[in-house]
This record gives sequence, structure tokens and C-alpha cells, in this order.
Amino acid sequence: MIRVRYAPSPTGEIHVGNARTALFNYLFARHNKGTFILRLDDTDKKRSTDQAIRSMVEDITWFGIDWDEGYLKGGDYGPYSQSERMDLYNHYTDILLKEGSAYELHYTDEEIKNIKEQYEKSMKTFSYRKVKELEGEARVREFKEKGLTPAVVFKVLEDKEIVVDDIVRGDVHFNSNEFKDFVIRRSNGIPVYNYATVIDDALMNITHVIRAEEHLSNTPKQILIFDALKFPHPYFAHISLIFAPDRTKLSKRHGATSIGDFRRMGFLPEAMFNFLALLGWSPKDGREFFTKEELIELFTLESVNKAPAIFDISKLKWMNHKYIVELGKEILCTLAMPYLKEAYPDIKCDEKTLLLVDTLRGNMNVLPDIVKLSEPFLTGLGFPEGEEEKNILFDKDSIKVFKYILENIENIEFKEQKINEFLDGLKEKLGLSGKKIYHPLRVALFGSKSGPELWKIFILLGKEEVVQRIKFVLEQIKKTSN
RNA sequence: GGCGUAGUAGAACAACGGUGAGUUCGGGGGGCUCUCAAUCCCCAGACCAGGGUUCAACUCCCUGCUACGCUACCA
Repeated sequence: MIRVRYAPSPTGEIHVGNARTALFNYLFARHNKGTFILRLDDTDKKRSTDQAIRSMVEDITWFGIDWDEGYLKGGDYGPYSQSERMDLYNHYTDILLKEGSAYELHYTDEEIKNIKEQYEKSMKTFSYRKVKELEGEARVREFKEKGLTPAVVFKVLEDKEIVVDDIVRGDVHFNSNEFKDFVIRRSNGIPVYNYATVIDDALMNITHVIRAEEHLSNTPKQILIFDALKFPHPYFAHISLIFAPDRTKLSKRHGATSIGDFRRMGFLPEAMFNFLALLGWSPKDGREFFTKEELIELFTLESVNKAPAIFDISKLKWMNHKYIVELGKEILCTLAMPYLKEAYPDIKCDEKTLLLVDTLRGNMNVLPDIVKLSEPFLTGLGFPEGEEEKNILFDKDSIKVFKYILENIENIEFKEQKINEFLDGLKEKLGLSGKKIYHPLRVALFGSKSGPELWKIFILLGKEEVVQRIKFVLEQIKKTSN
């Protein structure tokens, strides 16, 4: 039975990199009919807030990931928050201490800092081992008398070959001489991440650890702990990092980085899900659009790419656009509502709004685009400001078109086909190219020469409004010409 | 500094010890007797560098370069 986990530390919003890690874990679990566990790495109590936990759960749920076991769900391997597992960590720390795989260090945080500095100044390499050797019994006694707790340091075996058998990277070799002893429990009694995570993964029977590449270098240390405690170690899969277009780690200064950011910007979860799945992974056949079910079906860790993936927001927008176009109009309208309400508090998803949304969707990349696009329909239209638009309106031929329409509009039935037939007929009747007809009309009715198809604009506006806008434009032209 | 990982067009991916190095986004141009969009067609653009191994290397090996990560009583 395959068991994987996503273990965020709830110190802020979910970064897209973490979301992608969660996604790969999720896809892997579902593909293999395994169990997906949500665990909270909240040992850092100061930075982990209830608010952050809530928003994390909200975001990950919005994103489309659900879990079988863990936080809020429970299960046989709880508790699922590290902050509630201190007894467990202490238990195993005691074992390590007893077996001599770890030792206590009787120095305060301050003292260690000073010693490190001294080593640095004299160009010597610092190690806990050396400090320990100089510790002396007096110091231990004094430490105890003062009621201070020692830090616990893990003793790294010498000259040990460690191979991380990584599913995406193959065998990665390390030698234990490359690293020095390291702290596993701080003097404040709280275990260090690298240690707690090993205990948790072992106790929760995690079979595959799928996580970001930045953890690869720490993996040999973790393996040493697994071995010292005689835990079997899981398979590892280190997936590449997500970079910004400047090839550095995607961070706040690049703008939107968290799932919450993208949600607020009006991206659809399905698009996000699809897009992130394709960051560092691709199916054999090179397809780009997948439902969640298809991704579950196709996903394998073996086809995960080793190179860092670059987050290209323009591709995300393109993909989001595709998803918006495919959405049912009722759903699209509901999703767009919050943005529309900001500009028009009284708006509802009634027939008119549905038509509006349905008409404009083809020009939307993200949900809030609807606000700008619908302006000509909801707040009316003044005379265009732009030079290009003005030039189009002032064209002699344009005036001919406007006049002809005003004379004949009574006879047009406001249906797609009828309107198009009528507009098409104009070319012959007036001897004008399509451009000469469509451009001025769109400017007069919509304010710009590009936008939705004209027949849609006609229907959306209704006969009366079409007449009024054309009349208005004609008046303005007359005024300016005189 | 040590260790690790990666390096195919601007971006995401693909294939292959012998190719015309393929697909998608983006860029440029054109068709679709209106724009944007969609769609179709065309164009530009890539195997990080240097050595080896081999009849043959983008592909295997080594070195270098570059980027990133780890090297914390951060996670």
C-alpha cells in the first residue's frame, strides 16, 4: 500500500512550488490507489498561526486536492500536527542518546554562537564534536544546576557511503564525511525539522517521500537517522524547483507566488491544476489539456523532469482563457460576480448578465477582465477619445453606414442570423468593404474597433440602445464638423 | 570553500549512438471577403563550452562554465 504525504508548514500562504509538490503527491497517490496524508509541520509555533492553517486548507481545497488521512480527517497514525507529537520525538531522541548515536551539548545558544565566531576568525572549521570534547564535567554539572536543558546533537558516522536512490534523479552518492554532527533537538526542547520529519515519515509508514529538490542535500542526513533508529527508509523523489523567468527561485518580488494570489487574480482552479501538473512533468503524447481524472490516470514519477521548471504566467493566462471559454455560462457568471459586484453592487446573474458574460468570455483571460469588458454595456459609452477611433468615426463612409442603419433598423429582427445577413447585405448596398462597415459600428457601439462580434453587441444592447448610440455619435460628428 | 542537482529556440516539454532535432506557448507574416479571439498556413529561433570513447555523439564519459539548492539550535 502506497502512502504519501504533503507536509506544509503553515507560516503563510501556499507557494505555487508547494502546491505543485502537493499536486504530484496527490496524483501519485491517486494513480496508485494509495493514501494521501496531510500533515502539519508546525514545530515553529511562533510562525504557525491558526489563521495560516485555515487559509492553507481553504486554498488547497480550492485548488482541487483532497486527502484521505491527516489534519482534520484523523487516521490511525495521528496526531498529524508536529506540535502534538513531542512525546514521540522525545522517545526516539532518548533511544538515540542511550545507544550513543546522539549526545547532549551543555552550552547555551549564546555560547555556541560565540564559539562559532571564534572558529571563523581563526579559520578553523567548527563542529559540535570538537566542542563536545572540550565540554568537561564541571560544565555539565553547572548546566544542570542552573536548570538549563542541553541541545541534542546527532553523531554522524564516519566514512559511510550513503546512496539516495531517487526516483527522478537516479542514484545520488554522498559520503558521510561531507557533513558534520547536527542538532536534532534544540535547547528549547523542540526538534529540528530534519529530525521530526524522519520520525513522522517512519511512524506514519510513508512509502514515498515526494518533495522539492532543495531537500535532496539533506536526505543523506535523514537516511542516517532512519538507519540509526533501524527504520526502513522510504523511496525518495526530489522534484525540481520552480523558477521565475529570471531563473531564480520564484519569490515575492516576482509578484504573485501563492495559490491565494492566483485565486484572487481570477484564475480558475482547474486551469491552475492543469498548468502546475505540466510544470516539470509531461505525458508521452504531448497533450496539454487534462481533466483531473486524466492526470491521475497518466501521472508517473518516472516522467518527471529533472531540470528546474520556469513559471510562465502568460502560458497560465492562455490556459485559463481556454478554461473560461469552456465553462457553462451560469458557472462563469457566478464566478465573475464578486468582481462585477465591486463595480456594480446591485448586479445579479439574471438573463441580461448571463448574456453579457457569455458574449465577452472569448476576450477574457482572467475573471476580473469581465469588468473592463462590460463597461460599455453597463455604464454606457461616451464619445471615444482615441485618435484612431475618432478617425474611423469621421470617415465619410462611416456616416453613410450610420444613416443607413438608422433608416432600416426597424426592419431587422434581432437574431444572430438576421443581423449578420443584414450587415452582410450592406457591403453590396453601400459598396463598402467589411472593414468599413464593422469598424465604425463597433466603435460607435462598443467604443473600440476590436471586441466581441457585432451581432452579439447588437443583441446585448437592444434595438433602442443601438439607435441611441448611433444617433449620439452622429450628433457629435455634426457638432465637431461645424 | 565543500557537497549536490541541472543546462535542447524567449518559455514549457519530446525523441534519438546515424534525424530534415519534433510539439505547445510566445514573436513575425499571411488566409478565414470586420477587429480581438478561435482556427488554418508560412517564417525566424536550440542541442552551454572543450576534450575524449566510437566508423558515427545532442545522446555515453571527463573537465570547465553558468544557474540553483544544501552546507542553521530555518522549514
